[in-house]
Amino acid sequence: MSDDPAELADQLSAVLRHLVLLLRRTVAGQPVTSQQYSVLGSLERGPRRMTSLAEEHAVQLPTMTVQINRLQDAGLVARGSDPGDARVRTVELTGEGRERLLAVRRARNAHLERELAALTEQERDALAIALPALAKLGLG
Amino acid sequence: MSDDPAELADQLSAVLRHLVLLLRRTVAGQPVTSQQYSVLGSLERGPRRMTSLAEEHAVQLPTMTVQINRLQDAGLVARGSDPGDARVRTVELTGEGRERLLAVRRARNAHLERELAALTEQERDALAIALPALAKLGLG
DNA sequence: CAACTAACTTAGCCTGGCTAATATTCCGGT
DNA sequence: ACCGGAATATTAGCCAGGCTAAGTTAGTTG
Repeated sequence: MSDDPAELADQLSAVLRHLVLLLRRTVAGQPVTSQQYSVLGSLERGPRRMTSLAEEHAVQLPTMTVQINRLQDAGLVARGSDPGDARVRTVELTGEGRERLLAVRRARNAHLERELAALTEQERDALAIALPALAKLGLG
Repeated sequence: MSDDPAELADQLSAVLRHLVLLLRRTVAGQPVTSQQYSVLGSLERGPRRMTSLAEEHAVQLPTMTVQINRLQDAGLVARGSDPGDARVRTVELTGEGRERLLAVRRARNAHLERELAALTEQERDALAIALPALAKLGLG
């Protein structure tokens, strides 16, 4: 248990690389991809504009356009217009989209919960304590 | 700070989604991609066979073939043959590949170290303690 | 030696990124 | 009133990186 940032960086980097793989395969075979699920989640509290979605997901606008196109083709979101500014397109969940979001969330959480349940209580505590620090990374 | 696995799952899932984004952009603009760096790292201790690399990186063989092709085109790895079994191809670092690996590792670690240095000592401790638990996730 | 199995590669498809180029629409200054 | 620049999106074309299916070559076994 060293305080050396270099060593910590090494270990953290290895663990995160592994978790990225895990997250990717966790959703394999589910009705929406990881990115699509993530975007649907952004729409849960109401309509959003394209730029806002692109920023939140740290993606260029054209990338978000393509994602939304696919979600729209799948009937999970609908495009609308801003009454005050004809340039902006709004995006919102359809009823089906909301259902799908909840279903996928249930499946994902059930999966993670199973893995967490396999840990000891001490390990879960350690994760809970470290979460805020983990969340802080990358904000600089 | 709840012990409820469901709540922990929710929060952890959100944080990890964010970190995935972070890792992706951290390597943007570097001379090798995240996957290539990862593969180069596997070769650090000597030649490996294709199947072994594919397994370690949780990827199908054809995917690894393509990765190695690119690394070979870039002059970072070289293919060889197993004297005992003509079916297997071995892969090893070239001198340039080893140099590149070390350079990228320095850059990546410097980046993560800067971020870790921005945390408090308590936060770094929390991360260090939670690392083993984090690493355990997804092994089931 | 024929048939099966193992190790790779090739081909073709998908998602998900990016930049550059193209509408549209809005806004500000003359 | 209008012209030019800024803002919002989309389209087109490229690349990385994943997958499956099919093909090739080499060992293994009955």
